[in-house]
Order: sequence, then C-alpha cells, then structure tokens
Amino acid sequence: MSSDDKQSGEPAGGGPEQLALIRESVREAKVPRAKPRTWRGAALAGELPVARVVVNKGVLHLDQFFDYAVPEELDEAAQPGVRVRVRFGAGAHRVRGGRREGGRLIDGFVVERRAESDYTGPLAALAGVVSPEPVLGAGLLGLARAVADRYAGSLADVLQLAVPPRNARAEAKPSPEPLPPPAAPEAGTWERYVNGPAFLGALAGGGAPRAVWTALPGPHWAGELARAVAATLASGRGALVVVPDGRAAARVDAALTAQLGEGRHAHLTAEAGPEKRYREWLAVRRGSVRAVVGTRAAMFAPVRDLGLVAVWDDGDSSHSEPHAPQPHAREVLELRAAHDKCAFLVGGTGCTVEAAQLVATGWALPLVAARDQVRTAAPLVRTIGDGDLARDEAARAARLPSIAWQAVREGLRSGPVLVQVPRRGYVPRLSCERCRTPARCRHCAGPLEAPRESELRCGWCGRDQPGWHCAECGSDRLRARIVGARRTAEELGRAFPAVPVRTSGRDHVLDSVPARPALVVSTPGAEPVAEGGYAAALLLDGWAMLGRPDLRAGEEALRRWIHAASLVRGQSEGGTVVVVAEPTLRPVQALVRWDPVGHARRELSERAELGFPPVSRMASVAGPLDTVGPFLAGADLPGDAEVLGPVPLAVEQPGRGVGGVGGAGAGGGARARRPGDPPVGERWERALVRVPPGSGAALAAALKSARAARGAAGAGAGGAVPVRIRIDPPDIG
DNA sequence: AGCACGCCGACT
DNA sequence: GTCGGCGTGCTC
Repeated sequence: MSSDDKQSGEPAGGGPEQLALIRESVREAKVPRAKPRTWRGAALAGELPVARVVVNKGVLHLDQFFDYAVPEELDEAAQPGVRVRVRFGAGAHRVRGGRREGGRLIDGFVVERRAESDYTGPLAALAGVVSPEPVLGAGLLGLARAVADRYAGSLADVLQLAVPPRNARAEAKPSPEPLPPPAAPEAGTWERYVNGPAFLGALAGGGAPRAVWTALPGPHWAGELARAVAATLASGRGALVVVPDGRAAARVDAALTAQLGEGRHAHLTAEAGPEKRYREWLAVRRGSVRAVVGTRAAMFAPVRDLGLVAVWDDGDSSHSEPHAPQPHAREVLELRAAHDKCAFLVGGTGCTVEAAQLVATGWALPLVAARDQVRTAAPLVRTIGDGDLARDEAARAARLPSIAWQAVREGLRSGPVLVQVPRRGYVPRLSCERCRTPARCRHCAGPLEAPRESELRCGWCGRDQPGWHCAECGSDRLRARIVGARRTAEELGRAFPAVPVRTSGRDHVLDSVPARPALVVSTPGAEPVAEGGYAAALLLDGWAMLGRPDLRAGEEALRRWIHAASLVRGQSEGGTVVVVAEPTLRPVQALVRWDPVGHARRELSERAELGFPPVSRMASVAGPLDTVGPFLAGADLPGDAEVLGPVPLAVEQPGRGVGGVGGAGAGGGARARRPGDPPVGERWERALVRVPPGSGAALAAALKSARAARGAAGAGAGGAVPVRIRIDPPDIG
C-alpha cells in the first residue's frame, strides 16, 4: 500500500474509535482507483497495515487468526507478539448515529504484520496496543500451536497457560544485563552414572542428547540437575527444568545458586506473587536470564536458544495441567526438544512407563548407575505379607508384626524414622476377611467404605450398612487393612514415648527434619527430607495403593515407595525399609530389588500387548447420554481407530469424582470437583478412542475438527453438543 | 460466550 | 401492522 492511500479519504481526527467508521476493507482499498477510498476518519499504517491477531478467548471453538487494520498511530507499537485489544463479536462494524455498537473489547496477541488480508469482508481496526512488550514470540507461538494440536485444544487455551497475565509494574522495570556463559562444570556426582560425564560433556559441547535418567536415591539429584543446567549454559544456550512442586523447585533453586551464583536463573512457581512471577518471566523472555526452574507452568517459559529441557519426577500427577487442554509437562518438553532440537532429560528416582517407552523406541538413551552403585545407595527393603501377619499372632493384636517394630526401634537409635501412611480421607476398598469378596452395598452393589471404624457406608448411594455380612460366605468380619494405618502410627508414637512424633501431610507439609531420632509420620508425597537421611522407613499404605482398580496402581505404588525409600540412608549405612505388602506382587519385588526401570519395562510390554497407553494413544470423549455416539460417528476418525463404548458414567456423588473425565490423580477416594467433570446430577457417558502408535496426531486432529464442525466446545452453548475431549486420560480403570 | 438477525404469535 | 419470542450462526 502506498503512502498516498492513507492520506486519502476523509481527514483523520481523534483516536482509534474514529476508525469505527470503516466502510471498506484494507484489501479493497488496495484496488487501484482514481480516488481510492479507505478509512473514513483515520489513516492506516503505511507499511503492513494488517495485523493478524489471535484472540485470547478460549471458550470459542474458533481456532483461527483474525485480521485487523492497523491505524497509523498504532503502527509502531503493534509489532508481532504484543498484546492488543480488539473489537470482537457480531456487529463490530455496525455504526449507528456516529457511534460504534456491538463488538466487545477483548484481548489478543499480534501474530504477524501483513501487507494484506485474505479476509473478504471489511476489517475492523485494532482498538489499542496494551503494551509494546512482545510477549508472544515466534517460538512460543509455534510451541503453543503444537501443544494445541497434540491435545485437540485451541491455541487460545494454550496461550492462557503459556503467557502470564500482564503486570505493568513488572514490565516497567528493566531486566538485568545478561551474564556471559559460565565455565563448564565438573561432573561431580554424575560420575556415579555410567554415561553421566558423557551426558554433561555433550551438553557443554553444544550437543542435544536425550536421556531417561534413573536417579540414585539420596539428596544429590538437585545438584545433578544444576550441573546439567550449568553445562548447557556453558555451551552458550539456555536451559529449563520443570519440577512437580514448590519444595522441589526450592531445592533445585538452591543447587543452581550454589552452582552458578546469584542472578543466573529464574524461579517460576505459583508461590511468588503475580508481579514477581511476571518479572522473572520477562527476564527470561528478554534474554536476561538463560536458565529457568519452575513448576508445570514453566514448561512454556520462553527461554532463548534453548539447549536443554528437563523434567524431574515425571510420574507426579502435578505435571498434568488441570486446565484445558490439560497438557503434561513431559509431553510438552518432548515437543520442545523435538522442535528446538535441544537436549532432553527426564529424571526421577522412579521410572514411568512413558519414560521407559522413550528408551524402548530409541528416542532417548538410559542414564543409569551401575548395579553396585545402586546397591550401596539404596536401603535394604523387607516385606511383610499376609503370611507373615498370619503367622505372627502377637503382631496381629498389635496390628504390626515384630519385624516392623524391630526396624523402627533400631532405626530410632541412630536417627529419624519415616512412617508413610495413606492420605487422610483415603477410602479403602473393603472386603470379607475370610473369603476376600469385595464388600458391596445390598441396595445398589456399590463399594462399601468405612469413614470411621464401626461405621459402614456405601460409596455410591451413601446408605448405611448395619449388620453387614458377606454374601458369599456369611462371615461378618471385614478386612479393614488400611483403616488402622493412621492409628498404627499413633500407637507407634505411644510405644516410644521418649521420641518426638512429627507429622507431614497435605495441609501441613514439613520441608525437612533434623538428624535426631524422631518418628515422622507422612502421607505419600509430603515426606520431609531428613538431614543425613532417615535411619529407617515403614511403608504402611501398600494395600491402599495396590488395591485400586487402576491401570497405573502398581506403577504409582512403586513410585511412592521409591520416593519415600530414597530419603532413607543407603544399605551401607544401615538404612532399612519395611513395606507392608505382599512380596509376590510385581511392584513390591521391584522395590526390594530397587529396579524401577525393569518394572516400567515390564509394564510397558504388557500394555503394548493389551493395547493400552502409552503404547496406544487414547482419547476420552464424554458428554450427555446419547451424544457421544453420534459425535464419534460424525468424526472422521483415522481408519485404525477403535472406539470403546460409550458407557454411562456413574452418577456424580457430592464430593466424589467421576472416573475418566476430570484429571483425577492416583489418590483415589473423595476429591473436589474440577474443570472437566460433568455437571452434577446430569447423566453422562464416555467413550474411549484408541489408536496404534503413529496415529495419535491424526486422532487429535479428527476429534478437534469434529468438535469445531459441531459447534462451540464448552457446555451451555446454544444447541451445540458439549462433548469433552481429553487426550491421554490419566485414569482409565 | 455474546450478540444480532430472523422468522413466527399476541398486542396497539 | 409492529413488538418481541428465542432458535441459528457469526465473530476479522
């Protein structure tokens, strides 16, 4: 467009609102005419007068860009990546009585400046530029696009997760000057791993190794992550570490400060206030800081020249984003590694089936310690199964066999002892003590629960069950394996009156305990670190974990045990772990042998045989009764897709989740409602769609376009089917 | 989601 | 004849 064009038309006057008086599109204005008509009331940007905008409105099923005209006065500020305000909605052009009506002001980002639009209608003008800070760079946009595609979600949804809300005060402050790359670090404790030094060397040399790292138990993992970051920085590239929670972030943060000094890395967690968080994020975006540690939202951090992405403890359910489209940190970092051709590290003391698959397919290499290193670093693990309990009459009365008492007593001589108990509110599945038939409600056949001892209630219909007796064998005794675990911990405390008892749980998480003898009672995931390591640990939640009818029950139990047992001193220092679980079970054996990788590999091959994820890609599609079938019938699913169901979902009980729709973790039992759950009281159904490896992208694309064709995605849209699509549903029983 | 347009029944 | 019901469909 020539500069003459913008001078034509009526004289410019007033602000952007005047631009409401649009009569013709920019494109039409480009058509050569004797006297080209353009905007009536204001001039356009001379160069690239069209701004392609992504509107920041996730609930729209629209997953597309919109073109807006750039008024001359916004020309300079409306650069690609900046936040803008635009009029959006029916009637955005309508002008009545000299004033614009319709079209609400909403936020968006400029994606591109163009010479012309391919939209045939008249363009509305940008209403304003929020700030000149280009927060959405090409790299972040590409990543968001890839994540949206992978999860059959919209770009706008992903951007909501990826770009933090603006804070003017943080934006006004200049970021610090970037520091020159540090020197490459020594291998340090990476020496303990077969390929550890080589991995660090590759990072420092600018390479892009991909590894599944099975960390040795003990406290060194944070320092090892810091060294990996330092090695990457030494190559002149940036690095990103995603951890499950604030405690882990603080540990890596401290290790990074120790390794690199102050000012080299940003710390992105929700715990910091919005201003601090945005300031840190901006420092990363501006290239002032090259390294990041943070919780899952940091997976999108716009690190410059990304050289390494790392995720710690990828089995932790916190890595799964609860907001649409519910991306998982490991998967997002995989996308980043593939796209940016950077190094990738997934690490943990355990090993997820997904990580094992990365090795099995050859995408990543294993980063493990030699067997003798493992034996030294890991504690001695002993099991207590049913047989032991039955044989040990005295122990039955005391609820705990003598092996356990012994381990605790001996441990307390030299340090703190950890007792892992099931989470409060965990409702175990009850069964007949004699024949082990699951205890079911006599009215609706739902599972029975014992919220308190001597109280029995149906988990589905909530009816009390006085005078229960087993329908199979007539016994009136229930097997309440777990109900007493917390009480057992209390009894332990009474048995050792001289020893302090500390507790750590969801509402009150202890970070660490001193090296003195103490009983530390904790729920899984909340275990404090003990200075010098625990002398012993007692894992009491075995049955609670393994009794769940969940595909990941075994994997999750092992992960939690290994996590707790990793805080115990190594065998060489007398560290002992006692787990109350049947020694014949696979996860129990894996714990005894300290072989999380072997366990993950076996799980993987079993799931491959059964066609379960992650070998197959699955999606769950949920909606009101009789909507899911038609929806899938209308979807152009890949030829190799297999539809399972739909089956009706259980009626929502107050305070209980419905499996498979929301992102329930492996905790089980009661939980709060969360986005993605069906509305209370409405009957819903769910289908699972399964495709073989390689068809995942096609499946996501098909579901996405089916939903787009069907109308708005969310609930309540007029007439549209509110189906909910979830790629990689976490809890498929 | 909003919001406007559109094509049908009770009102001045 | 016109006001307005909310059933569809579009939003640069």
